[in-house]
Amino acid sequence: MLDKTFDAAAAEAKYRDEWEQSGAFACDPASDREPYAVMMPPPNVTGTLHMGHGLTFTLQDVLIRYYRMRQRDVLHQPGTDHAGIAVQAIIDRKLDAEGLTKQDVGRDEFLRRAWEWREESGSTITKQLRYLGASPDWSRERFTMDEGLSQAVKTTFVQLYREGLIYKDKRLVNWDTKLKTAISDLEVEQKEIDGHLWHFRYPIEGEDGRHITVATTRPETMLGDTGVVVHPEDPRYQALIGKTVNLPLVGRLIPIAGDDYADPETGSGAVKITPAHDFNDFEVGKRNGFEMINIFNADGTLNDVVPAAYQGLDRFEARKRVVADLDALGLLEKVDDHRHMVPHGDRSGTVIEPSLTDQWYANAQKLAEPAIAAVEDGRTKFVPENFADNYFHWMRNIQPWCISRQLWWGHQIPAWYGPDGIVFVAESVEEAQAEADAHYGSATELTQDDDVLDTWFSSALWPFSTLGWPEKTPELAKYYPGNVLVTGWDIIFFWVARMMMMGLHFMGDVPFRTIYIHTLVRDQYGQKMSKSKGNVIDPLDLIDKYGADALRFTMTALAAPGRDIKLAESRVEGYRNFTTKLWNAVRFAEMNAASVPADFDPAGVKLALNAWIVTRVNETVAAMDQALEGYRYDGAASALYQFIWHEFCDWYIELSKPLLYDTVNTAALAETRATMAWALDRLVHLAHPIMPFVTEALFEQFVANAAGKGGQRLITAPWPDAIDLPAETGAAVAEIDWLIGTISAVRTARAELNIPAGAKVAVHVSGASEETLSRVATNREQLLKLARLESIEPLSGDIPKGAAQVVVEEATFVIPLEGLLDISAEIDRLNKEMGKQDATICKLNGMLNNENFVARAPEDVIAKNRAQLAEAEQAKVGIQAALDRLSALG
RNA sequence: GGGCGGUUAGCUCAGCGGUAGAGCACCACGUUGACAUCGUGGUGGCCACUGGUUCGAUCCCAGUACCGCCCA
Repeated sequence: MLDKTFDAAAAEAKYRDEWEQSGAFACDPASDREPYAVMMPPPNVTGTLHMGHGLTFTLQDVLIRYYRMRQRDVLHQPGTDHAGIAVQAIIDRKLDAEGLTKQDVGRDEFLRRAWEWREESGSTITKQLRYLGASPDWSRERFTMDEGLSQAVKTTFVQLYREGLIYKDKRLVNWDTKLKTAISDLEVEQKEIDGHLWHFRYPIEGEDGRHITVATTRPETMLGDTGVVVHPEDPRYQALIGKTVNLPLVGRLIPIAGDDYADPETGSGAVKITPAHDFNDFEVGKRNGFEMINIFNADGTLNDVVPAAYQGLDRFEARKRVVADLDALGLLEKVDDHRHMVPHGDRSGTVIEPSLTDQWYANAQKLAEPAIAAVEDGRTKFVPENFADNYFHWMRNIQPWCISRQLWWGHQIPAWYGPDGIVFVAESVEEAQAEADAHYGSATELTQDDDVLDTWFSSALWPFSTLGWPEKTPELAKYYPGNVLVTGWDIIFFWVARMMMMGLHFMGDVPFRTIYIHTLVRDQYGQKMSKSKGNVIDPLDLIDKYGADALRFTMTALAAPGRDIKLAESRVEGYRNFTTKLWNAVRFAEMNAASVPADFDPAGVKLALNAWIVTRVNETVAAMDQALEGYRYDGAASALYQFIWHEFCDWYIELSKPLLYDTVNTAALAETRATMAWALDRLVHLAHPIMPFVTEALFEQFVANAAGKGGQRLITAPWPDAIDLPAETGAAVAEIDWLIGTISAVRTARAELNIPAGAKVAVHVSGASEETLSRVATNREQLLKLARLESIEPLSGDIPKGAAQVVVEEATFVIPLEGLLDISAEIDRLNKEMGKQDATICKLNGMLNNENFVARAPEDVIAKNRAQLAEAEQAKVGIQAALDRLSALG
């Protein structure tokens, strides 16, 4: 006997191990089944499960489990990325705690410690994914710094270098002074800051007392100024073009040039130019041939090209000093408050310093061309489609991708330098050495480039590097391209775009056919979850409290395309209740000995109720298939919820009770036990992709045996197919729809007339057709039980006075109340009914009397409206008759 | 400033040409032989606004207002 409620924690612990150990998660490259492949976006190895993971991995696992049940050869490829900056920061902190720096211990020891950390702590997130019920092929778990994936990085780097698509260049990069590395544009966050606009007077050389006023938000950069520009047509300054400024504090003579970049409307109209420390100034400087002077060290302190008084100062300290010193010289004209955007490192949070350094770049523009074309011609489709526009917009305006990082943890760049700085790029030091020796004509010592590659470089190879590339493996042949990538819009550029580029370049085909983009999980008020706001909901807490199935159902139900998900805990609670409901439905079946005989044919059931539920199962299968094939997770969840709760539990179980409790009519009893067990078997199959734990537990503890499938596991069981039903089923469905409508109508009348819930009333049927009388007879027990009736008989004689009258189609159900009837309440109730019918009739008449409507609307719409009108008019006649009888009474 | 999206019941959201839907919340009644993590019934909407297309618009088109997000 099933327990009274579902013990989620116990089932989760049991099945997540049993499934994995049974091999259910594993793909089978040798099978001839059609593959279904999904590459898991590798979580950061330092990560812990947050709600975004909860969403994305639930959605992936729903698809994975669905297609696994459809008997596809499923590969959900798991793994983690090495998170260069994050791991480096962790090891740095640990060293710091020991009073050491990485320079003290050296690169080898640093890497040893990083690997040690990864062995000890790197599996936190993958353990947590198991708690969520994710079912990837863990036996194929990969890490971006595995040997194989590292080889893939070397191979791609060398090939791209030889093709001229990777090159070294000196450009401005976003320099993180805290992490002391370059970062990509995407890792920079623009934040609006309340700052100031300082106006400085720069003396004109050789013209005593004349000066030009420039405005800046960053005074300290003036130490690196190498020019001033004004708009060429600005009458205030035209005469100054070609003259020279004597840069205060520094004493450098710098030119004044005319350039459109200066906006006469902004500030003073004259702009100081620091080409080595500002992206705009860099372009202006290049156009005007200004010098590029780097004034910062890697940590953001001033270097030794600035006057001695400022050397070694931190950039913010330097700002104060420069302002004070200029003020002291009488060169500070004014200071305005100024709100402006300041770039910050998304990892370090520190202000980014644009800096002129040597870095490696990938020619993203060239790589993007085939990636744009692949989405244009539909080889890869975005769902929802409009995300393709974001993708195009970004790809068409793509900048060179800075791929080098000044870190130790990561893939060290496979480039070696000779003593004269000549670079040899090769997959191994031996190969590079051979090239170098040939070049120099003698054995020459080489040093490898210190830098490593951006973590996203290796992640970009994930769809094929995880399958064994550059080897030509069977996995690669079978699972590339993948069917779908499921991910959030926030990494379309970081990752999706780059996988598209690399996949097309190295594999000659897109990495996946469909990109399903989901949104972000926010709190119930629509606020982004953040530690500082204190509104973070931990998915593991929710799993503890409500079970993984409830969390998964919530994520699935809320995953409507294109909308952010606002998560309220009450939703999770509601879906926990749903798992309990399902549990108890099976428990009811068990108590009533539901069981499918070997020769049971669901298409051959005799009782209308059983034919009805078979039909509804069929329809639910179709609804689920349609929803899941179209990535309408919300549709799949609501079809399931509606069916299980409001059809199977509310009606099928309730209507089945008289049949199950009647031990005389053994044929009906047997058929109902069989159909109930059959339907529950279908139903746990349908629910499994979304709610794997409760369904597997129910299957093992009751349903499998009841359905003659003992010993099988649901996770790998075949997904239900729709079955062909005979034509008579339509009549059975109409009968049960009528039965439900009649019971509901009586219940409504009872409630509105305040007939006590416990009171059983006698009912007489008046004006009923033969069909209705027959339906009443067939379903007598159901009507008595669910409408709480004492009896139901055809009316003999006149309708008694003081009776409530419930009109259903042509028939009136009369409830004699012998003076207990609140006549005015009954009149109100009937008038309300009448009002509804009148409104319908009025609206339908309006349409049907409109010549244009009748002439132009489709036939089926007209026919439907006519039928509805006839129905409403019939009901109105019944209601009017009932009202007449009551007013005769009054 | 450029681009994208949204505005439907108190809240969160489906619907996207043919009489307005769900879940939650709320109100009333109720322990009826699965379930109080429950049952029954009910209240609640000029589908943001203004025009247009159409026999018919929450749905399509144009504009307005407000709210998000991304990029400068």
